Amino acid sequence: MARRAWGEAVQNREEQFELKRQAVLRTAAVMIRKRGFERLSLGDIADELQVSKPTVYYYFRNKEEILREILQLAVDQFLDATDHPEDFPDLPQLSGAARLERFLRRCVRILGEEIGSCLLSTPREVLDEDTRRQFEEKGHPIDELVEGIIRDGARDGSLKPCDVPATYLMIVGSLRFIPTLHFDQQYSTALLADSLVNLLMIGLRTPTGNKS
Amino acid sequence: MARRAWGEAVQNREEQFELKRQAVLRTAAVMIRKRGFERLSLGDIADELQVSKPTVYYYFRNKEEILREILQLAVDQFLDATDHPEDFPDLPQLSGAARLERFLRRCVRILGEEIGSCLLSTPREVLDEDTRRQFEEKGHPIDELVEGIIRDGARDGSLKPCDVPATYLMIVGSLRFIPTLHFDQQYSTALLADSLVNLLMIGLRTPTGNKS
Amino acid sequence: MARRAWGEAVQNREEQFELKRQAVLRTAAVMIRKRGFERLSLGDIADELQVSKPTVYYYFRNKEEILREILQLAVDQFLDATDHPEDFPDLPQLSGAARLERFLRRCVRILGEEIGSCLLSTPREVLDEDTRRQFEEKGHPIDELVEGIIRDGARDGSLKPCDVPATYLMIVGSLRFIPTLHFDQQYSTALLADSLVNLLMIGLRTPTGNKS
Amino acid sequence: MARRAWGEAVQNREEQFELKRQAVLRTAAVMIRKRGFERLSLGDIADELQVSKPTVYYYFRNKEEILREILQLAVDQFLDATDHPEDFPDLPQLSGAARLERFLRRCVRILGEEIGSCLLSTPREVLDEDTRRQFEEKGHPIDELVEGIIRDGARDGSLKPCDVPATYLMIVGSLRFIPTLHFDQQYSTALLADSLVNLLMIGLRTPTGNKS
DNA sequence: AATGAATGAGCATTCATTCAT
DNA sequence: AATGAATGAATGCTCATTCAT
Repeated sequence: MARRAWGEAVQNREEQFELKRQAVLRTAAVMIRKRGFERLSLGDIADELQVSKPTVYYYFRNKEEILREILQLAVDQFLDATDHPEDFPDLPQLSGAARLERFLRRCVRILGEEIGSCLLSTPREVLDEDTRRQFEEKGHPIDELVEGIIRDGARDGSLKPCDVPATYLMIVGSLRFIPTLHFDQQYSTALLADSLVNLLMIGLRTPTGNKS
Repeated sequence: MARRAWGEAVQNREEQFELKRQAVLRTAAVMIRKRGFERLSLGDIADELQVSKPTVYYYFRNKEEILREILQLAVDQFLDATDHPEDFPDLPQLSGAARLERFLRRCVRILGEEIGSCLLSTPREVLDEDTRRQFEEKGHPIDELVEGIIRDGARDGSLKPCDVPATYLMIVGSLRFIPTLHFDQQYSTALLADSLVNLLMIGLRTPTGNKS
Repeated sequence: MARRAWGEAVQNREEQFELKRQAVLRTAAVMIRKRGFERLSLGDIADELQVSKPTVYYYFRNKEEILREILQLAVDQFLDATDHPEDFPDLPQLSGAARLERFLRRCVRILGEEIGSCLLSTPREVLDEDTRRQFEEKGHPIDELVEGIIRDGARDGSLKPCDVPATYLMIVGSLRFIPTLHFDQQYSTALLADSLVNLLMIGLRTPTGNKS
Repeated sequence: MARRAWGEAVQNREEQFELKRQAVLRTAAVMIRKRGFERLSLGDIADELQVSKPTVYYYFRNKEEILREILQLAVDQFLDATDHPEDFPDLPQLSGAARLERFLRRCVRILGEEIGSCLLSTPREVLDEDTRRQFEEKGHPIDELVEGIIRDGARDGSLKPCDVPATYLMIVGSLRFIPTLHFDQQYSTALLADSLVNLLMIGLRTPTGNKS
């Protein structure tokens, strides 16, 4: 590492650049959560940050790039095994059920953060052709991860057999309102995670409820 | 009923008017499903129907009216006890579990129809003040219905106790991709309904899976 | 004259046609007075008459024709020597002053009638090229009449000498709000005519007022 | 004052901004004079200025704002006692007659300027609710000023008694074609002012003319 | 004689984006 | 590094007008 004048006290250009970039992403993420993807306008981001519109363009090529990077950040965080390893799901030694529960808890946690709140909420129709393909060619790593988990769970007997793609999308859907519940209705992520795990892993019906 | 020349073979003006109106609604609903609410443009609807933009305005006062009618149609269909009574959920004599299952099956069925596919996908921010209030003053009848069902189920012992608002939103979320699964991935509504009921009522974990 | 079945009791086709035409013109004139020329919409006329828009087109080629005819009717009435001869101004045997007074009283009277209220209120910019030229080639008969009157008055010593075109337009301008005063503020045409004649013929200043 | 590079020779940004804003207002005012208020289209303004439509929106929030500012500028100029004090009418020490004459001369002068030509020509229906109320709550200061003048003149004996509201509207009307006379027919404002004062203060009829 | 249906042209407005500075 | 200025493209909507019936 090169020594720096003033040590760590003063940010250098690259650091400032990166911080400003992140400020844009954070602001955009908050507005997406609050008003939805299509309602996001570059002008509003600029206003919120108190800079001009072209300034945003200094840091990002276009609106798409902002969206893409937010998604990428969220996905990267999800896939980063060193981030909150206690709910990192991609561990072969765990049963499918255990991994699925980790997936759910990890999602709830990340969806309760600013950038992360966009993790799953993005309608893919929003992205333009190229971006979408980029995400889908890789098969959206999370898709494959979870579908693998469900399959493994069926194989190892910890999960019931089910139609994998359909079940996967139902699970993803059930996460839709987590950001709303957390940010707008003040639910703690802990409570939300427990509720969700109960709902999806154990179901709602009581043994008695079976008969009716 | 007055007899008509040509019997039923030829549509009269009112019928044609109504059919064209419905064609607009259907086209709009399909575009909403495919591209999202905000991406819906009157020009695109007109193009798709191969008419001019003002023609659409001949049948609807404005864009809002189209959205409102689609939503109203979907909600009305849902609430119409005579439509597919076998999955109508608002029957007090049934247990909460049975009613919840009916709710799920009914939603899946309706979300698999053209207009109905918009039943739950509408971000309420899309509607203007008046329309939104109109929907929310009634408390969005479906919200109240389902929250009531969950509460009743807990009371009658057929459903596990749970946080009602959070669970409700998770259930609604889980329906999010039903239209996609049905229309784009060709799932039958029967299969989807079964999968969903299994997932939400019985859960995914096997008894064995518990231990891990 | 051909004898008619049913005598005069029943209107024949031509009479009905003409009556309906006049109803359109009257309705249009009222709306022009109330909302101004440019705000006049064929749809509103049709609504007011409780007929459809194309029906209006059955009686008039286009919007221009309606405007043109209203103006023509008003001008014709003004120029018709048999209509209220007591204020008909185009009588060579009268002094210029007398004729000018008649002009003012006649204008006030006509501007207090439904069709006539449009006599002078029409901004000529409203008419399209052709119509305007048609009106202006003839030099707008009223223009010429009044300018002649003012000139004659100067010659015969009954009116002060003045710049004729400018004075003419100031006089015409002073009539601008007569319809408003009559219809909206309930002034009688008699009072308005007296006020106007006093103002324009005698002026506002008192002999005393001269000194200040 | 800070000194500027290049002195006064080169406009800085704020000056250019303000000049462009005024160019829009001036262009709009000219088009209003020539074609009337309702015919004013933002596209035409843009074309005339050889810029694009959104550019106009860079300088004004919307069409209303343009209209409002034109009116406000004209009214403000009229009410500014330091602007051409020789015809400023609101001076209590003057007789009503003197003040009325000043009012007329001031109007003629202002109506002969580009922006000022809209001073009295505005149909108030053009403005939206808020703007209109803003203008009318203050009672349209000019209305009140002139009505007060006429009343004062009657009281101090310099003006003949008359119906104030009617006379006021006739006076305002008589100003209607001043812009036309000045801009299209090349009348000097001096001549127009004299003609108008003669007409309204002294009247047209000669003493001789009385008898006829 | 009258109308339902349809449309071309136009308008106010917004937004992502670019360019010169 | 940042911004003022500018714009192309699109959007919702209105209106005069036409055509087939």
